[in-house]
Amino acid sequence: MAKKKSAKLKARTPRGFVDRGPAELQAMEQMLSIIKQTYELYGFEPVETPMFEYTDALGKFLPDQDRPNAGVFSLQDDDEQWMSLRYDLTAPLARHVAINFETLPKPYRSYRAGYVFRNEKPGPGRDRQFMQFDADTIGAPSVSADAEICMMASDTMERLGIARGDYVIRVNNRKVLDGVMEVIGLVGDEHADTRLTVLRAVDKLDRLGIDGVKLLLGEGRKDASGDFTKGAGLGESEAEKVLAFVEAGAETTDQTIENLRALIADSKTGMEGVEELATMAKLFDAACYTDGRVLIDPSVVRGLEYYTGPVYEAELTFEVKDEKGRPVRFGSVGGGGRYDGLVSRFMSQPVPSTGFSVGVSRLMAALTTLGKLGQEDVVGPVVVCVMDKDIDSLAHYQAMVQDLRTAGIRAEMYQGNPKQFGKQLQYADRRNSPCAIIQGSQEREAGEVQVKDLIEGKRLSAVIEDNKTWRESRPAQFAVKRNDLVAEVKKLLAAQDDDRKNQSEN
RNA sequence: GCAGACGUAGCUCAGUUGGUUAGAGCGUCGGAUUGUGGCUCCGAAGGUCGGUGGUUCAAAUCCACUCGUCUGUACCA
Repeated sequence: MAKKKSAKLKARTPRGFVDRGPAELQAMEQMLSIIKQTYELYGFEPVETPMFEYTDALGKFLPDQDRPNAGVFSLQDDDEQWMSLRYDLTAPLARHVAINFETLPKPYRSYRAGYVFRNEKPGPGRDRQFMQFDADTIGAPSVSADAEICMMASDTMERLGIARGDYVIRVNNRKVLDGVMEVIGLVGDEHADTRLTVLRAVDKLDRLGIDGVKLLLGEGRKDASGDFTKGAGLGESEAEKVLAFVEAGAETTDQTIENLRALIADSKTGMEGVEELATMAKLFDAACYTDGRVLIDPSVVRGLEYYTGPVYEAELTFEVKDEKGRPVRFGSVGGGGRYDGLVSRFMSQPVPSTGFSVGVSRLMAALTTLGKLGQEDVVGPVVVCVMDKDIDSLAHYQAMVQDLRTAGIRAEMYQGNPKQFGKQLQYADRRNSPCAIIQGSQEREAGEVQVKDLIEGKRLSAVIEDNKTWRESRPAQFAVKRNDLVAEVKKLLAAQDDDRKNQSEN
């Protein structure tokens, strides 16, 4: 007997994967629609690519025998080729462009939203499946394309309801970072590991502060749990140079650029990067985006793998408290940069490209906390209650539903067990229905129906205490002629809609 | 990946030194009420105490391993 129980399946989602309910989906739709409008306004057009790609097309090495799924979800097709779930939207786009290079207009501006998958440790606010919304310009060599995308990123934030000053688009250039490496003598393949360690240290500035970065540039750092992270092992003067560079961000963009010029004068690549930043800064200025929206910030690192020029990051700068009252920073909610080598992996010619990706899932969490999203309830359908179960009556109820639907009003006939009438109203209440339609034999004979305003009724329930009064007074309920049903429901819905608007304004 | 903390009902948690049939609140379902949501009252269902192995006359409790969750850290296209 007891054995039987253990056979019952435990209902669960794979770790790092979640289900999404109507409220969340409604909020996400709303967000995606705003981002899409912004991107289209800038002239971008949609394209969709599959969730699966051949693993080599994603820029990953073939999976090892031992750990075929490190980082990505991979599987072997029946012809033994490795394929993987996409882990971003950029690599698949590069593949798409390479296939359709002849027919696509260049520069090619495209956008797409979709779920991406990462096979790594999940955490709160960090699932293994999440949505990104990308925009890319392919075949545009000038940094004016990068500048445009930064400005579009800024516009997107504001259209989503994030106030100016609550976010910033921070911009840097990979060539500048390379220049710094050159200046401190970290050139050539033999120093590749050290360069990586230095960049990672710089990337941690906002979390560990300048002192933490200093430790990581030198011997290493011990964290709160006693775990030790090995540092880059730079000498005193090298570390100082890197730190000076990280702190080169100044009050004005012009000053920042001047600081960088002074620090990197010895590096040709570095100076190229600084000049690109200067060009972008001029463009931002001309379009008036330098009022705190877009900022030149030398500490931005971003993806170490494929960026070749400007890199940018959208960051939320405000703090909110979590349930336990601790301050939480949302930090980066999107980023991108120039990847001149990504398409040309498939081709024999260079294809300069730049793009930006919004982390929709993370941004949504932030907007919800801000109260900019997901505040309004999902409004349910009008529920036509079933009082009599005979065929003729059912036909009448069905006709009411049909009339409402024809008028564009979301409606349904109660399809559960109609035995207990109370259950039907309980159901309508749970669906957050605006109203229920009731017609028993009495009403039918009079050619009427009862319209019960469930929203108003809920309000009235606060002042009624005993059940008897509550039932008999039939709060917020009124009779209308059957022929006026659609018009009356319409009126009620409009009134409720106004109420909601007024409330959200207060 | 590394380190630490924690795993008892759908959820939040009690559970004494190892000792009879493992409890509560909330939620769910049913009823009071076969023509009215909320409130109230009554009742019921729901647990191999994360899993496996061990110590013991006896394990939710002690030990080992394992899986999972959380926190920090590393990685992050």
